[in-house]
Amino acid sequence: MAGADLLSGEIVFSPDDPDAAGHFNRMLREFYRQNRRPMPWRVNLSPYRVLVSEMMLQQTQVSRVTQKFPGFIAVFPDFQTLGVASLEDILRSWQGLGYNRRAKYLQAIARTVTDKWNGELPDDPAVLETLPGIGKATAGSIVTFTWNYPLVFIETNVRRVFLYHFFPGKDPVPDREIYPVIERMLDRSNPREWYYAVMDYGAFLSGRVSNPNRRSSHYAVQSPFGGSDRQVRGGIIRMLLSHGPMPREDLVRRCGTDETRSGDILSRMINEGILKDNSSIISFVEV
DNA sequence: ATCCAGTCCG
DNA sequence: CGGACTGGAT
Repeated sequence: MAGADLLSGEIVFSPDDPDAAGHFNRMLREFYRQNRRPMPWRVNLSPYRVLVSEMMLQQTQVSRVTQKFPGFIAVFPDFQTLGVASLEDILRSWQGLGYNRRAKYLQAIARTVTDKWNGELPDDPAVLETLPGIGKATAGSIVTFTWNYPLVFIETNVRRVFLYHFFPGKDPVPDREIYPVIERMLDRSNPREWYYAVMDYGAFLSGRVSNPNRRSSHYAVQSPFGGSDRQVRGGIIRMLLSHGPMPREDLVRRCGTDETRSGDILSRMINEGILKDNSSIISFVEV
């Protein structure tokens, strides 16, 4: 079934229909056969590569991660290398992905894996969730994609597909109602490929139908980027990466916003452990 | 304007 | 629970 055929009319599946799983998965398989998206982290599967890709993919488009992932892996090929790298070097390779805290988390995770777990990433999602920057969705993704275990997790593409086909018109829908439906539909013979397919289909749906995720209980509109604290933070990171350590005064003045505000933002970044202040010289944290 | 393989903090 | 966190493509 070509992608366009899927949109000729909204196909509604009833979660209670005993044949729903068969029908849904037949449709999904046919879509996937013709529309699968090749991605660097779907080949050469290793716990490290999957972890890095999943951290990068949080709130970040596939197209952007596709551009950054190979270079990052080339510079930091394994847990060991990433663990001993400086945050500055990691952020340099991270630039353009945004949400810099994730890079900090990733470094902390690499250190835990090498220092405490003998270089092995656990295959237990509950253990993974104790790591910084890893919640339910990322833990489920990592374990399913690395080890092909049949876990149930929800991220934006999965949510979109299930809202579209199983909860048409219902508003709002909490994830708690979606989990059992996924549980019933999940192809336990190959969960990895099944999630690949659902996610590719969800991405395909994006933009072609009015976003079903707006009917999720967990949907929130985000504030505009222009003029936001996030934009100022991005500027600070960029400035420090190009100039090296800078006096606090200079940095705050060159943020392009009033100095009280930029000072507050800077303090927050220091609190988060991204930057440090040594007698009013601002730089990235070390070791 | 909208939204992207979410998580954390208060 | 609400809000913060990135930056770019469309």
